[in-house]
Amino acid sequence: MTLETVSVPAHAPLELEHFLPYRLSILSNTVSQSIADEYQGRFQLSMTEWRVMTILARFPASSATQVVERTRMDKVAVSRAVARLVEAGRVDRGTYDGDKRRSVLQLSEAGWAIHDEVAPLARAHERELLGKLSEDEKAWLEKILDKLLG
Amino acid sequence: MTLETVSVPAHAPLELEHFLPYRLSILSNTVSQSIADEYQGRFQLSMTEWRVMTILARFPASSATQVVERTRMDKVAVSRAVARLVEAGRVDRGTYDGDKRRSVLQLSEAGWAIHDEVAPLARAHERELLGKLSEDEKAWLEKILDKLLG
DNA sequence: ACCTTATAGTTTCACTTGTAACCAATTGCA
DNA sequence: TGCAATTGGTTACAAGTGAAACTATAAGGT
Repeated sequence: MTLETVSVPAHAPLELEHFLPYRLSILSNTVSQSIADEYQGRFQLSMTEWRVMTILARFPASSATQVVERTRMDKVAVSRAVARLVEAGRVDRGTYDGDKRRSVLQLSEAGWAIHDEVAPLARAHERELLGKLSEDEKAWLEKILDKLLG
Repeated sequence: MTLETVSVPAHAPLELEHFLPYRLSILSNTVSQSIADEYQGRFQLSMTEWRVMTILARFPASSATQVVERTRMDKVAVSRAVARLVEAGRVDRGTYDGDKRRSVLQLSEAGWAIHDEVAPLARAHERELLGKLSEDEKAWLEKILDKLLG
């Protein structure tokens, strides 16, 4: 063994394509974007707005803060999304009796109409994605996500 | 059955917390952000820049286009990340002989130094995440991601 | 009651991002 | 050879984003 062969520490480059956080990021972006592409053009609806709408569909009369908690989105992002939705007549904003700071948000008639068109479309995308997996794999994925999101 | 109980189509709200695209998005953002938080403050390094660096570590002398292909990132994003990296003296940019449009990108000494600090840190995060899973689950996750990304 | 602190939500500002237009070098082919 | 189409990469502009400051209301303690 010669002296030169020793002592140069090898760099150990990350293999992005096998790096879990990276793969998750690619997958997530691809999936969310492909859904968003459908409703953005058709309904002038951003992903943030859509997420707010899904929360208001499930939990009607939520306050903005509750939407933030349930979407894990930024407070400012929610505020702006709500403003645009109200502006567009898709969400009605009221004030909570007993705390005038608090808003009471509801999907309007028009909001529900859009919701009822977009929701099946989103579900179809999910089904398509899950269609790539066997029953076993779907079950494992469920369990794995539960643990990771724990 | 009375007339009223018929014909009002129930809204079927998406349950975000069981909706795969949404869960992937939360997981991915949480994970990537927690890694990024560490190197952003410490090295003034954005996630895009870090991704470019990992590619240049694995495939030295790549062109910008090759980086784009390998990261699946946007062409403009890469261009800007590279510009900042060059500016900061972390990447050396040369020109390809035989096609003067094409760049030849390499980590500089300083770039390697940062790489060698950040890479283990990123790996540690990945290990921590995977630590939540059993051996079985890890194996399934691998396979599932292969299929979904395939 | 008074004053401090906390909470709901919005606005501002600086920065990032994506789309489209762009420039320059290269290729294809009439 | 000459000129349209392609490719590598950057720039410009508009839209989106987050951190911090701000307004208004409410709660808590003295």
